[in-house]
Amino acid sequence: MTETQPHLSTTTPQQPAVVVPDKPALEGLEDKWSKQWEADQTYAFDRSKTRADVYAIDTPPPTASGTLHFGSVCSYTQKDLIARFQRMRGKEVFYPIGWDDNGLPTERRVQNFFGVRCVPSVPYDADFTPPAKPDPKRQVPIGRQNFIELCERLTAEDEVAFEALFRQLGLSVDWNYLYRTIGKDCRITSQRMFLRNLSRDEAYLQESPTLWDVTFQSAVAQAELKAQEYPGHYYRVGFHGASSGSTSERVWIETTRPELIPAVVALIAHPDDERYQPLFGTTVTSPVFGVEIPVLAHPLAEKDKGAGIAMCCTFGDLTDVQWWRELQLPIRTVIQRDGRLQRDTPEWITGEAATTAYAELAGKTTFSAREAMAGLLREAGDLDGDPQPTMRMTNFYENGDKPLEIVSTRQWYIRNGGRDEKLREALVERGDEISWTPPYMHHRYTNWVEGLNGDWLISRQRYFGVPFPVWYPLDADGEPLHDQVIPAAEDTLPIDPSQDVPPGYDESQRGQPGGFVGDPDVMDTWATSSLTPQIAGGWERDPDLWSRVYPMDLCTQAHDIIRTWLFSRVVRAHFEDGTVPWSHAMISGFVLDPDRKKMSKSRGSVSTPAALLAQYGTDAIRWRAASLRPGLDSAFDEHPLKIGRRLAMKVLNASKFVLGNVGAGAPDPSAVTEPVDRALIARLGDVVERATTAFDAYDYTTALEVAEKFFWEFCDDYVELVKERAYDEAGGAATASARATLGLALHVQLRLLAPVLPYVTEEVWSWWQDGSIHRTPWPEVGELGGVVGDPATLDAVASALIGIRGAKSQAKVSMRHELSAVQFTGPQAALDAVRLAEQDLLRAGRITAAPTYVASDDDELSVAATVAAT
RNA sequence: GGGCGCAUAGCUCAGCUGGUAGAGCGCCUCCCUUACAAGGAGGAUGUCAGGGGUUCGAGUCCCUUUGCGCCCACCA
Repeated sequence: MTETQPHLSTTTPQQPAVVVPDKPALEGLEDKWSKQWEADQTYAFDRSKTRADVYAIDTPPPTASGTLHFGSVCSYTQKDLIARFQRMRGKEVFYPIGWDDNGLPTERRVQNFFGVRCVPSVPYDADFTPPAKPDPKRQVPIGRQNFIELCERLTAEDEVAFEALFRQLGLSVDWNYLYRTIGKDCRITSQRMFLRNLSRDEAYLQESPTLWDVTFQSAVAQAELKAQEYPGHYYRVGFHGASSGSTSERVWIETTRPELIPAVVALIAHPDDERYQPLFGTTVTSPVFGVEIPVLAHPLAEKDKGAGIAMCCTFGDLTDVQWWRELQLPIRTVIQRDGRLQRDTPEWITGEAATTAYAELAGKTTFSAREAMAGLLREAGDLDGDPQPTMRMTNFYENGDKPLEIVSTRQWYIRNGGRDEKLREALVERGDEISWTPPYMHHRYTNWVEGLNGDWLISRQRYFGVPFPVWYPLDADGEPLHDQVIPAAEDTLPIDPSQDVPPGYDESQRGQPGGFVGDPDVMDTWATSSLTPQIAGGWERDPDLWSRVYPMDLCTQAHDIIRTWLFSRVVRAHFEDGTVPWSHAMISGFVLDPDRKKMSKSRGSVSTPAALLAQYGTDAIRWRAASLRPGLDSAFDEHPLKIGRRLAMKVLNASKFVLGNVGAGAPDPSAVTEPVDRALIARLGDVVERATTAFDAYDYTTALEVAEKFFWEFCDDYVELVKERAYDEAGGAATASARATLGLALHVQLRLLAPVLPYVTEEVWSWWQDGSIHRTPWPEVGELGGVVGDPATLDAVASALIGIRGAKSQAKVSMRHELSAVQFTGPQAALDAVRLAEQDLLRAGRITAAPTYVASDDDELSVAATVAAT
């Protein structure tokens, strides 16, 4: 259907022809417009703009190996609302995105998907093909290079699917800047920043007790811990008073981990604990093994916990680590990296009986060793009573299901204030420089930083990640000299120390005495993703781009990764640039299961985003996302998606009506002459102001609410009221006023809704305007041409119209039914307002006789009407 | 144990600097009106968690109790 604009006046600006479809539909809009936006490069970043004109956004790179759930969809949409608003406000928005594809999640997915596991000692097989049917019980061991190739292959496939989903979501990111955290640029950036940190002593290598996941056989950082309840038993165990040599004097302790008795280095009680004061400074011997250990005092021991005296083992928990460090105890390690007790009898366990006893534990898992140890204790008479069941809080790796062990290993750390009060304070202050939405999320940052108790452990004993760009010289015995790190030169990056050769050496010296060896570890994913501003912004790679986008404006993410992603980026920027990486942080909430539990994929109750997008359409999903306030968790509910869809549909239908049927005029304020029309435009001005203020304050929820409420009133009341006048070809200026108002109001409203509903607003825009609505300026009050009207007029007229409809509804007649008499009763001001719109009301209400007006003291206008006889 | 947040209509929530309680959904009734029946119109619905205080006036400010949630600490 094609219509040309009616000619309104000679001053009306020329407009393109209006082309409105007969039956507008949501289906197909996503496909149509995402292709168009790509073809037109609608969201491409114009890098000729300088920093002041740029609005730069740092977006979390999703793990492409994972499944995207509905909460992430909402969270990404919320960032996009801000991006679209800022773009329309005239900022050149720098909005890149990337995939976080290195690291453990990918490795795990590859293991399960292909049925393989990485065993570095297996040689490379160029012809390797993964098993046709992966058997999770019998994973095929493959070499590191084969494993990495499978990781590359699978992430590439996953990312294609992810990109399609993100494009369908209508995110206005610039896909030209897409990065992958395992990609070359990311590896260079990550290695370069590590080398900078190393050169400034912000990164260091240290052997120390480390939280260790026995399943993944890798170190784990403090930020990746989760505390969980874990069932166990209290074992009451007797230590023997050694000084007297008598077996009758025993010190009873309670422990949940008797298998660590071979690793015991001291018994510790509180200095004020009178029960144990006489023992301080004496020694006891451990049951079964007879190892002599001191009894010491330390304030961290609690009198009322267990027996009030604890055994300190290296290492059972973090308290042990502290005691070990502060009391300068020896290390007696028995737990190996695979979580089993070491096979060889430890050197401090001597004597035939002790050695024989230890053999019962050797090579066993902690669980089995615990059982065995309980048996040994019982035989020795050093176990008092039956073990008492208990639930204890234990640290787990956030992706693991076995309790973490503490193993002494050599690891790379980046200083984060956990061991340096000055640095900690400086980083807390960085948090103060950021403005937070919602503001209380600032506390989480501060609490986390203030509670740090160690530096940031960044090395992982894994394979698919960014390698450390360093080597170590080997001494004459072939042992690495870890204190003589050989760093790579920045201009040689990226490097893989297992393939590349350090300066001054050649490949033949690899692994040879007097030669060199590469660092075997990779960096944790966070060590790379903590550099997303640098990666996306072209730090040291594209200084011109960097100068235009950094420091960035906005960081957006959910509250769970304040302690990891947000904090780690602050650390990196603090060291390198002495600044915060962005000025504002907008923190989104979670979408929980309908029963308010954390959404879990395993439960299968969660509809996939792809299915929801297909069923309701992107705009409906986005509407839902826009109604969720920053920081607040919400329960998943499918119903609001229907409401969102209805709004999207309404935009299409109302626009079709206004543009196609009624024949809205050009958005020309000077043609708006009728009082009701002027009242509408005046109110619209208020709406524009409020929506803009809200959006400027990152309050997209209020911005939407304000615009949406106006839109429904516009449709239900204003359009209904004036459509007869607008139809009236003989109406002259009154008709022109209605048409101009409809056009102007639609022109503004589409733009107010554009950030939330990018597809329908773009569709409607294309019916009558040139170019993309998303590159059109955000509405301003100024463009309403200084139309002065009294919004109260609109309220009075609307309540008159609602009264008329109410009368018909009560009389149970159709809205088309005629009224033979109408009386308006109410305050004089309202009556005056209604009179101004009398002709509109008569026509809209199908009132056949002139109404009567009765002034009263009532607060509100009421309507009495007589239904015409049929 | 420390920190933060929440508690308003059956449900989900809005109520900014204190001035006689709001929206959407759901519910009830009606209407197939030529933009829209995956619509539209109309209607009912509340001791604002409990207790105290400040005030002419408190959902809003202060104190307190209770309940819920999140983050951190708690591993003998």
